[in-house]
Amino acid sequence: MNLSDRQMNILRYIAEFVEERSYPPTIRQIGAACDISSTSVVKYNLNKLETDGLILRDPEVSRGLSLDWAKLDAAGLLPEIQKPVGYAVNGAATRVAERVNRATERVVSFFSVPVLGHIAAGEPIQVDVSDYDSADEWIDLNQALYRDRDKLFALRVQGDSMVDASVLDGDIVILRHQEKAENGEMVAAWIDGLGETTLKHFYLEGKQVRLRAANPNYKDMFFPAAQVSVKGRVVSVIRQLE
Amino acid sequence: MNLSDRQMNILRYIAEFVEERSYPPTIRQIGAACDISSTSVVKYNLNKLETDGLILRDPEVSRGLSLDWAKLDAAGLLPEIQKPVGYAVNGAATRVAERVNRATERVVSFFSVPVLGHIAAGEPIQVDVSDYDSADEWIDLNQALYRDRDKLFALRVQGDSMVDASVLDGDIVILRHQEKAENGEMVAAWIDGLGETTLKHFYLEGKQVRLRAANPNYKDMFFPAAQVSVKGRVVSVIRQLE
DNA sequence: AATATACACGAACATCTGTGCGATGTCAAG
DNA sequence: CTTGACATCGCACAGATGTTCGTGTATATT
Repeated sequence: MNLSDRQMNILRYIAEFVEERSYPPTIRQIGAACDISSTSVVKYNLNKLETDGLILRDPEVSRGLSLDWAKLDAAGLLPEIQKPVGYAVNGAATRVAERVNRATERVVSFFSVPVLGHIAAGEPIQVDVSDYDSADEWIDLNQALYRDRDKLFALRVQGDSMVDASVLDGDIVILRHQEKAENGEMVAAWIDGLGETTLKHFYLEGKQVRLRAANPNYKDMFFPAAQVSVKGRVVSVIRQLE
Repeated sequence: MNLSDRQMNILRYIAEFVEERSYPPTIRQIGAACDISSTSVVKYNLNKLETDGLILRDPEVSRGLSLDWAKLDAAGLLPEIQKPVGYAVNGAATRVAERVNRATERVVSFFSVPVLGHIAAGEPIQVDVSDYDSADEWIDLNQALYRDRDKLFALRVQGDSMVDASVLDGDIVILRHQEKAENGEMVAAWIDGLGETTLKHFYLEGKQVRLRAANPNYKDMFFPAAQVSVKGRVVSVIRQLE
């Protein structure tokens, strides 16, 4: 898939148009905006984009096209075609420019993450990553904020066993499934010696693992590396109080 | 604003159509779906809906209509016209029904909350609620999860002064502006005696205020009621680690 | 030189689509 | 009963809209 400037422009224009008017542009509008005098050329390029899977088209239908955000994201094109303003955020992100009307509501692409269970002291995390279907609770996250979304899952925190990670009863922890951790990353780890799952910053120091709590008032813990098995990396914590 | 069954049906159909195909239906499609034989009747009813502000129309434009979700929400119509499945969540919420395809991405109505500043020990919260325009950072939240959205604002936590509330450096705290608190609510309060803003659970006990930290390992604090001024209620805490 | 391929142009065409208008039916107020 | 507002219907029309087709222009391949 190798997009010409024209095709990029078309994608950008469609995104902008839809954001602004909540319905797609016509072929002629696209042509006018992208300096294409002929409707057939627009169609030609739209066919390309559809073949590449980046857009969806309903043939013979006026304005019958839409962007496939998932594919665009997969192709790494999101930053290219998404407007810097009106960009969206689940947690936090800096909005660059001015905002005309703060009441303006928009629509944002979302994806879902399964809540695979809960996390509590004294229990291993019961994560069967293939067991996505059994989840009966889902968290919707903003697409723009998360990468490697296939590997994400969520756990609900039970009890006060994670206070030293500043994670409270009822909080939702978003994790990315991974078995190895870089130093400094906050991970969910099962500690064999303790019989506990814990959320800590991970540091491999020789054959020892140092686990540092997020709350600086708690002391570091040390375990033989063999006793610590990383279950995933903590990507986000969400606390909803009402 | 008093909607006929027909108009409700039209709204429902448009919502369903847009959700499914990401572009709006034509007048004739609406007619066919809602058992209206004449296009002009559809137009007649669309005019009604537009006058009520529930939809937006671009005259003379094919499929030139869109739903005004904010208005629909304000009119209490969201539950009526929104599909029960595919409803969205920022933080956490139980999804009732089955999910066809977990990779399905949808669009969700969002609203923005200004990040009015930061919260740190030793400083009052510099919240001028009318000062929304000066915010250069915004948090987008899921409409469905928050009520009284006009009064919401966000603060970024600076430093480790809120660890006893299980809130870390860099976290985003979503607050609802209010000056009075019910017992047990978690509030942001300025404590005159300490010269600090703090996040604590609030309890008015006689002429004293007891402030309880979210982390049970911290002791309660007591102040004369006159010294404690509530700035807002904590509605959500969001921590983004990558 | 001949051919193939990718990209672009413009005109013609058949639908699609929103709008306007006159006619009809309903129903409550006068 | 009459009137008028409201809701509906059918239809014709002008403009919009996607598609098709013949053509032209590079660039690479054979």
